[in-house]
Amino acid sequence: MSDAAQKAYQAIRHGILSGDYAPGDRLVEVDLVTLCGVSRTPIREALRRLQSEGIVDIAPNSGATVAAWSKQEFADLYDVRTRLEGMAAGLAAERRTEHDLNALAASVETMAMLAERYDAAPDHVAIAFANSAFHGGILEAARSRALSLAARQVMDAPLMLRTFRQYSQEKLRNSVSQHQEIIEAISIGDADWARVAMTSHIKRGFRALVSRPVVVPAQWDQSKTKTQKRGGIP
Amino acid sequence: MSDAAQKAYQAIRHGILSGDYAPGDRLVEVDLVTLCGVSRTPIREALRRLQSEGIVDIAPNSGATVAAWSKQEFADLYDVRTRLEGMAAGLAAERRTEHDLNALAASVETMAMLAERYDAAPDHVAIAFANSAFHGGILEAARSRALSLAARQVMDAPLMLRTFRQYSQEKLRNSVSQHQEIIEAISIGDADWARVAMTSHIKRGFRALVSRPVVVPAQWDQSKTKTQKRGGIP
DNA sequence: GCCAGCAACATTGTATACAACGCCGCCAAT
DNA sequence: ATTGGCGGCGTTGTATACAATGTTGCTGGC
Repeated sequence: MSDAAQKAYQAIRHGILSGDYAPGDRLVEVDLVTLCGVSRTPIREALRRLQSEGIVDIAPNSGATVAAWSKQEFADLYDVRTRLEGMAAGLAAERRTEHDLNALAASVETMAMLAERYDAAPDHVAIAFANSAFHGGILEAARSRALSLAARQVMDAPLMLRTFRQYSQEKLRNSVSQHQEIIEAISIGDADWARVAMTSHIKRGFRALVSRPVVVPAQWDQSKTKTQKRGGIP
Repeated sequence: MSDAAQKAYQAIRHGILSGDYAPGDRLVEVDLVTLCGVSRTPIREALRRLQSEGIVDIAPNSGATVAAWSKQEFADLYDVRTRLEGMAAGLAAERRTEHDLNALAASVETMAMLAERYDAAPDHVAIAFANSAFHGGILEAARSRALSLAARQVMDAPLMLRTFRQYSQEKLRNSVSQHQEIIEAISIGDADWARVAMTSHIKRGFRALVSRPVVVPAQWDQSKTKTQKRGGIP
């Protein structure tokens, strides 16, 4: 993607991940024009991409909305994610280059720093991005085109829950430590260790998600899903 | 996708799957206008979608080409595909409805008919489509949004090899029989059986692919990949 | 003769204008 | 009061014109 489309993609994605747009909200193309500063054409392209990443729903002739995943759908997603990222970690252990290892180390250090600063100045968005960088780095190190295509579809949707917003410093430190374990497994080329460490890491994340009933977002309650009006006279 | 975009998508996809466009060939947007009968806008949309399905490569500011998968990349793809479709079959066994079973049965019957007619009038394209319908039906019966998103990225690329073109009637019949086994497992709700039957089915397909060295397509030989000229004066 | 720089062109990327679609609310007929 | 059709409007879908980009082949200096 190039320039304007990229700009639109990032702006919309940021708007959703930061919570400016809530699940179910309509994403009207002309409104996004003012938000992104580009015309409708690249915005449409960005929306299609976000759709394929599970962050946006598009209904033909009816427009885009922020995707609303049910609890069950999220559970299924984590199942898929566990397998795919487990595979990725295993492959990465066999195929990674020095360059990959450096990139992974960098993302973990960033996250460690953010974790230490957490009580003073928590930056949830930066944490989410560093986390994305780590998981994306594993995927890249795996050097499998198919795996990249498939995994990308399930890696971003969980970010919509803004999990990190409810993390404690301790949980963050744990997460960093798990990342370090995975990197170590990959760096010594132990595919099996890498796979199970990653699997465990993701399962932990999911568990943290569902074991906090107070945080269960509104959109998980399907009955309350707001059906927004559109068109007509105000 | 709607109307024109859909039309463009199908036309381009058909052009690639039928062999009119070979891996590595450039897909110039204005040329596709005459092929599809729609303007560039929906064509661009179709190309992006085909990219996400692994059938087309898009380089920014440089255009689209028919994707060329290396032997290794294909092996990786089948690995991913095996896991995802295995999962899908397992889930389908637990979640399928009567309607799903009917649709699956229909696709298998179509394929069986095509297999019987094979020696008289082999219709490779129809076979490929019936096969796609079967695998897509399993995915739908699994009712997992994430699985659908992820699996769709790896299901179509193998069609580019036009495997069925080299199938014998016997192999086709075998394939049909495997499909029937999978349906039976799903219909009685045996998730484990469904999973392993599907896994085995796909692995067989891959084996059939790589054990025929004579068929190894030109694009697997990376050194020979033609770098087409573009622009300039003829 | 060879390489760097330049200019023209093919092609993609973006903006915008126009067409098509579907929803909503009103109104009339039952 | 309910329901069916109808018109208007918001929004998406498509076409096309224009801008930007990169590649190609030429040209001039060394």
